[in-house]
Amino acid sequence: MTDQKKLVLIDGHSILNRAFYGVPNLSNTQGLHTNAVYGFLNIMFKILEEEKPDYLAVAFDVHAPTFRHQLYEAYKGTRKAMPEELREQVPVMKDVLRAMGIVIVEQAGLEADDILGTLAKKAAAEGIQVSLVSGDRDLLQIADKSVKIRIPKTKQGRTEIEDYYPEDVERVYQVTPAQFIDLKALMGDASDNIPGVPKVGEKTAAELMVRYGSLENIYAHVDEIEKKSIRESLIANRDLADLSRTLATIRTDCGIDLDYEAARAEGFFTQEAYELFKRLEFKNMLSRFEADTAENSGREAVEHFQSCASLEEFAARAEAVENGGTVGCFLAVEKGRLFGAALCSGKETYFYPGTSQESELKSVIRKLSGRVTISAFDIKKQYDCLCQESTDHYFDILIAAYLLNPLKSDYDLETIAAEHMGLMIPGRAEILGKMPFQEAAASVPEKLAQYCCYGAFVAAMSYEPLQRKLEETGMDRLMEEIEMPLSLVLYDMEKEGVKVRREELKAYGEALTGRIGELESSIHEQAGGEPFNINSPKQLGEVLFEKMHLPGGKKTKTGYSTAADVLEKLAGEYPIVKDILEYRGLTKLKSTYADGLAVFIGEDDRIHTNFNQTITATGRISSTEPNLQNIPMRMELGRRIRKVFVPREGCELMDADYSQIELRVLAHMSGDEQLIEAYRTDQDIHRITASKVFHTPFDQVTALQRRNAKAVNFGIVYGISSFGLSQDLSITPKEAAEYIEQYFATYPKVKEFLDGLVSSAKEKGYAVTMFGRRRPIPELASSNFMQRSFGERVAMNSPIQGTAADIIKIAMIRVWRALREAGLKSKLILQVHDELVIETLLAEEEAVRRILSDNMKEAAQLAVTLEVDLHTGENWYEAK
DNA sequence: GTGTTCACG
DNA sequence: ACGTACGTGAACACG
Repeated sequence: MTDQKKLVLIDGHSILNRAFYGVPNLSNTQGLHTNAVYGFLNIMFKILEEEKPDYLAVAFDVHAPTFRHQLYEAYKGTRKAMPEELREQVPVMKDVLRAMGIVIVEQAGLEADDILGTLAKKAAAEGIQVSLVSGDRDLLQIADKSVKIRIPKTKQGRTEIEDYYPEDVERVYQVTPAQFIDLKALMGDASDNIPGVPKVGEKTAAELMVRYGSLENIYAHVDEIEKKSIRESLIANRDLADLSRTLATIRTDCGIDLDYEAARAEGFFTQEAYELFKRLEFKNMLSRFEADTAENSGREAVEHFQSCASLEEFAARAEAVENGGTVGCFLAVEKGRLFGAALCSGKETYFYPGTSQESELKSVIRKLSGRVTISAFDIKKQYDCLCQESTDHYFDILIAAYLLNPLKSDYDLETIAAEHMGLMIPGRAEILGKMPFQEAAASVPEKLAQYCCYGAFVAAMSYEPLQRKLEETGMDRLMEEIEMPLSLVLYDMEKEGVKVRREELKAYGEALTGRIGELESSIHEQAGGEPFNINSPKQLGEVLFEKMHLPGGKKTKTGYSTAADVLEKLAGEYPIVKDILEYRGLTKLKSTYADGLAVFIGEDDRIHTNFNQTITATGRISSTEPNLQNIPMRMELGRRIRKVFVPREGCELMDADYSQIELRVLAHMSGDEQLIEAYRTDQDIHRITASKVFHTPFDQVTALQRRNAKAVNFGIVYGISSFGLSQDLSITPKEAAEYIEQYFATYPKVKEFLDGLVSSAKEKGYAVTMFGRRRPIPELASSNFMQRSFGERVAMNSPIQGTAADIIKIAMIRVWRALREAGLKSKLILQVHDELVIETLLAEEEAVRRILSDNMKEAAQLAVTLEVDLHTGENWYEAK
């Protein structure tokens, strides 16, 4: 064992640049881009963990042009500009490093490469092991037996690091690190602004170097080079080669020194860095600070939580909360059972286990309702134990966090605590691991108590900041009047479920199996007899496009596209493709629907889906386990699955859906008289649009014209682009652009409105619905055309889709309340974005029809009426 | 875990 | 020059 010291040197700009392009689309709630800083830190932490170095320093270029820049600019004029999103992160990155006490080395007139080269050579000379981290292969010339070059690659979110010692450089490039300079000079490097010799690429450069060993020697023997074009280019560009060599050479004699004492790799997790990480919202990095920060004031209230010895004690504490106050409440509900309850008044947090006296515990909690405001996390899971009279004094911090930023994928307790309270707490995974509540209650009750208390504490303490932020963003009424009441409606719908005929579903699946088998053999036979997995896009692509040489080359990154739209073009000519499409359709029905749904049928013969209120970016509801919002409809065979969804005994299904709610919302929000008038006549909107757009009398509109008009109507709602429309209609983008132009000429205010949505969203950073729901659109600030265009389409679509979502949510709440207030037993059971399903008692049919239809139509007062199509039936197929 | 495909609105 | 329509969730293959 030696006590050889280790030094890690990081090429600041290069790694930041790598991280910027490797980490997509990350910004904090203030709209500051953070992806590069985040990616940099990830790479740095990974290396620190791997190497555990004694010293660490990061080198940056300074803005002043250096000698080599000037050389280059003389050659080509100007350097490539850094995107604004990256530029703004450079000072942030430096702040983070400073806050972590990491030495930044930079000096006017020196490039980072030269600093790194110099420091690495010096350290190596002093017997220090050096790891030089850069995204730039230029540094490979510095590689040495004690200088390892490390090049990180971000692949699909994971960071892999390639390490280069001299022998690795030789293996990969067939040249020594010293020869690497000449290699670079020959082949050039676009990313590093080294021109190289024209016509000499990676291959030629390597060959020449292997043969002659150096640039100088190549020119000494330039006449021997067989390839005429290469020989002439070399001769003609001798100056360029020399310039490139100068550009490619990293200096190792800059006379710059590293202060090793300051560069000690320790004490990174300072208070200051913690604050900065919080501001940047690097939540999963905050855990690194845990041991180091004793901050977190106010934690005592939860860390000294009390497990009550008796239910009486728990009840007494609950009763002591004064009227009109707020309590945080966390109920460990699982499979309809309560395993523990924690309450937090702000001053104290207390817990009582639920297993022994579950119902008594519930009644203690219920007594709080109406008397105090109950703040909870994911209240829908807790309604079992709460009074369901009204949601007026309930506040769900999960929903609030979602409204404030609907783009995030999860909103766990610890994230809300970090983001809205500036508090670090351990999460469920840390306290309970993967243990269910039931198991925790039995085996580690103190940990369950701890977790519940954290939950109650966060619910209590985040209430005020969340409520304040909702008021500041004008979403407090959306929260109180729509989302909170809706959470109770969704709870009730989930609890009710929908009845499914198990046997019929099974029979349906078995009917599919026979035909699937036939198709499978047929396809394999047509493909030459070799069996292969038709469901593997990879294998299928190889069989169709390589083995059978069907036309229609590559499309996806991983290989051939075998998507339906590609195959459909071939189906007419190749019977195998037709069979594949049928096979795909049938296996989809079988696995996702026939078999997939069966596992969710409960002992009550009903499916209880999960309606999620905090998933979508636009405000829609989503459905999972199983998804009942994508049951087949468009094709007859798939549609038949709906026959297994039935009402309970003595009931029928009543289904009502809005007629073109999004286009009606568009008509209202844009105020376009033509579009509004079109809806006043209450006729086929696509036909009217076709008539107006194509200047054709209403009753002479052709089927094609109507189809095109319909596609444009859809396109408008999605945030129209000529490219997208052309794809949909299989026409040229030019033709599509003409349709769009005609459409806007017909409905001029629609264009004004959509343009206004984009400019407003660009200015504000978010899109907003009629009811004040916001969706941030960070992509609008992107300098990348693709991302920005996406942002523009989102800016057009979100207010329309979101307003429609708001409206049906209002309808759901009103329908649900009206049923309850009328004392009816019929129940709302499903929502499919523009459609509601009620399991209706036969005796209540007329009353329910009235309630459903009226409340849906009157959910919002728009410039056009909201129309509803309503049907009843003995199953969902018939009712729709 | 990610990518592809396809079901719905 | 870029290369997509908007919003979801589930199954499957594959590394």
